[in-house]
Amino acid sequence: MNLDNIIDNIYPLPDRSKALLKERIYEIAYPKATILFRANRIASKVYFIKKGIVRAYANQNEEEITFWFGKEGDAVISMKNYVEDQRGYETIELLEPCELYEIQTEDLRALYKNDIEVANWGRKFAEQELVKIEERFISRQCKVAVERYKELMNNDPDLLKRVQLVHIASYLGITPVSLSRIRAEFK
Amino acid sequence: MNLDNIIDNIYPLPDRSKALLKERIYEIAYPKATILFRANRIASKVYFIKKGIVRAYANQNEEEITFWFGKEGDAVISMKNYVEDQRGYETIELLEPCELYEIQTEDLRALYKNDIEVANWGRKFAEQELVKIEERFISRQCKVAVERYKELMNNDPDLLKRVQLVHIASYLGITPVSLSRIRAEFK
DNA sequence: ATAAGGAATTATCAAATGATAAGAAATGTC
DNA sequence: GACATTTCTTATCATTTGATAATTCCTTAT
Repeated sequence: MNLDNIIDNIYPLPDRSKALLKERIYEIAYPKATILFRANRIASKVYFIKKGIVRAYANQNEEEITFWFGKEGDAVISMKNYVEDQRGYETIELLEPCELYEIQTEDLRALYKNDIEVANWGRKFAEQELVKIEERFISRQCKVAVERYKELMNNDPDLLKRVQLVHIASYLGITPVSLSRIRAEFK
Repeated sequence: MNLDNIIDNIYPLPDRSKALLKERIYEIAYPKATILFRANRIASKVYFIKKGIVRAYANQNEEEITFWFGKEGDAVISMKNYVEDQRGYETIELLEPCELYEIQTEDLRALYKNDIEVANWGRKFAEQELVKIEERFISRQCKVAVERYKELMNNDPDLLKRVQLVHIASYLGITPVSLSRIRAEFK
């Protein structure tokens, strides 16, 4: 996923503002299983995924609960870090070797302060992430695991192929055994 | 909850920008049971709660699933509306007679375009809402109903007193009967 | 090609939750 | 204050889900 597309999909920037932003963004590649963010640590970077797939999980009672998958075009970010300079609860792990776009949070903040276009880009960025998580939240709250599995099958069949069943099960809030039972019904 | 506090808690604005914003905000009161937003409708307003308590619910299989409570100081907003001009999935109902601060989405957007301070205020607003919903999401994903009930007891005991058990149960994702059983254990 | 290790499925049983209904408590109304 | 209505609790039973373990399937390395 191309950097210009990622930026423009959030909010189309005039050339000058876009140049300011792109000046601060670097490309970087990491191998599978790299940890991008670690729970309870301060991090100061924001990533966008050019290529690859990642998962975010939280530790709860000795268990890893997966609550998000990111793939091409998605932003990888520890919100508590980014927004409040506080320690995040999530660990983010690469499930495949990944190519990423990286920017320092402080660079982003400096741009927000000085360029109204970038400030509005940052606003749209937060707003879009907000809508995304709200949709996941509603789905989590209103639908049972089977329904959410079907939803995933429709919206992102690719993901089901690229990600291990344990993680999908955790994401759906059920055990891998339960997910297997659900799958067995659709044959 | 005072309007100045609400605004400043999001992001302290210089006087001039703050005046621009406040110029567009009106106070209004509604009786209990008023519907502020209706699912699948376009709305074009944003509210902040001065006094009172509200709930947001989505309709799922003939059932109302409560997924949010708002009280003094909280923003009442249909995100899909506000962000994307799309129909929201939520209905928002006043559980008490409420006093509200109201602003038109289009007025807010005009300010974002023209004032970098207000643009950054809007960014912080979205970011803070994002962190709030992320916390609820993680709690929903990682904790079972009992734990989340305890969490609610600690963080917002007031809410438990002001809101009916059916709604709390729905919010926790269990039946009222189940919630009663949970309550009975803490006596 | 085959062996070894990891991942997914299936089976069995125990535990937790839901549905339904009936009773107790609280709230509102006249 | 007493009745009616709503809300909450308790009880019983059926269903669903989880835990554990055994088996099958798939991937990878040599």
